Amino acid sequence: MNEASTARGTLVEAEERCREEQLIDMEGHNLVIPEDGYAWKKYGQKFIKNIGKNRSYFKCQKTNCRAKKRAEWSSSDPSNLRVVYEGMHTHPSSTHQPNSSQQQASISSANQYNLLTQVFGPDNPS
DNA sequence: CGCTTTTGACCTGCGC
DNA sequence: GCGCAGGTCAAAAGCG
Repeated sequence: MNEASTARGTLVEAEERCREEQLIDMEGHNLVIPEDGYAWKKYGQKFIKNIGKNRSYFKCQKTNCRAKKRAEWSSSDPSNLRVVYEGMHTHPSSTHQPNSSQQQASISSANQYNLLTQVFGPDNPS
């Protein structure tokens, strides 16, 4: 079954692979987006009235990579950053880390994001 | 000179 | 049928 086809189909569907991460800037002043080791190109930014937050749209630079990333943060609290990964990378990370446990790092981030999600909440606590 | 980022406009989909 | 929201693409400007 066509792993390529499956991967591609899944890629198109994409959303099932959605991932969320939250990064709190230590300085609480600048908006910092977690480096995945991939090259992202910002292709748009819009204010989502529905959630009252800003949303930035990133696309993978790789032609073979149709992965997309969207980052949203509160207009009043840029520290609350929410990154959603859409699609899969068909190409290895350019900037691999010295640690071979990159996946573990992701898990750690996921764990942290989970905790933060509870604290900050996917929505604005208002 | 090349690449990246930012802003605006346009298009599509859904809801009323 | 019209309006609103969200999403994407294109062009231009700035920086490295």
